[in-house]
Amino acid sequence: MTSAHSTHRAEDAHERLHGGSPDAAADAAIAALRDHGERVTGARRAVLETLARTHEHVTADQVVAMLESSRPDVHRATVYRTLDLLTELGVVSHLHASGGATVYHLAASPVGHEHLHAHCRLCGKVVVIAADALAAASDHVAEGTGFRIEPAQSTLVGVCAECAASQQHRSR
Amino acid sequence: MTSAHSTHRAEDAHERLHGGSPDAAADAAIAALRDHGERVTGARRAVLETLARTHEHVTADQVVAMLESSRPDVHRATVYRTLDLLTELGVVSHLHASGGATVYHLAASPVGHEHLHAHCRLCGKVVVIAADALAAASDHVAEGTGFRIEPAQSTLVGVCAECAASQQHRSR
DNA sequence: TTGACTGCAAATTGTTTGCATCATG
DNA sequence: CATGATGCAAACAATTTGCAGTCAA
Repeated sequence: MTSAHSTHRAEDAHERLHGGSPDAAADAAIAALRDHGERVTGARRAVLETLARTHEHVTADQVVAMLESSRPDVHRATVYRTLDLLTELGVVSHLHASGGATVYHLAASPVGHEHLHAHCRLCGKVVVIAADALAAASDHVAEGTGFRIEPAQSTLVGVCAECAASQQHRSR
Repeated sequence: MTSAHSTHRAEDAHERLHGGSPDAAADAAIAALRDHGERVTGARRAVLETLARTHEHVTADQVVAMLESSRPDVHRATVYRTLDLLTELGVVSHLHASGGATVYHLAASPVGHEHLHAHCRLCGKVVVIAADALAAASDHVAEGTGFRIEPAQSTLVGVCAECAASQQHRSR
């Protein structure tokens, strides 16, 4: 078992939301790597741990920045390659934010607490939604077309509560 | 009323799927422009007509290319700006394809025949799904969080029937 | 040992922006 | 006529790729 003495920050809320410790999440992802016959390298472990510890959605460059202190040697290109691989394995999910940058995050916590995102078309804000919101739609589509929707990988688009209320278009 | 003598190609199937003539679709979009107090310019009309006539998902550059013959003067930058504006108005929807390029398309036909997309995480294929597949989920989320999901703007991610069947991972 | 992975730096490619000019409302 | 839209070209930024050296299995 992994030690439980992690250095807690002020992100208990998120921790609770995701329902697992960073270490456990990273371990699960690493196991996935092994399962798929991929090598478990220091760089990959580092990227994975960074994602596991981050309760936000981060860009590739942000991952590089966060790794700057502990692993200055992990190169930008490697982070992109790793993120790409992890996405293919389904361990990581990404979405394209407003600013043109791609943000990544673990698709699910070890406990299987998946979530999906809703992206406000007007203000760019990203809202987290329980994955089961798409459960019904997922089944429906699977039966009709054979396409297997993965809620944790999907990003819904629309207008958030605030923007809908204030109709604050003019934001271009 | 607009004339109904459009020059049909070999895309009747798509025409049927979308449920309207290109002209009508473009007209509806132009009306939307006026409604929002935006100017109706030649360039905007051209971009809109291109989208209306195209039953595929096109990148900004492809729009420029398609305009090359009829409107060589419409500049790349203008196409981007127009696409951006139309997206804000909700008339156009975009999704980020595998190759890193953004593909655009009209969000709905004049008749209101909306559709949404499912993007295969493995082969990159885009499948069209009826918008009502998300109706239930949309309502559910709206009640819970106030976020108004717009199916026509959303892109679901998952694995298509073929990829799921052949488990043809190794595509990196 | 061996081939996959990584670091590096340069190359791509998609998208944006400042500005002078032109056309819409 | 005034303001917002356009064309142009240069600037940007995110992501990728070829290679040679290194490390996991």
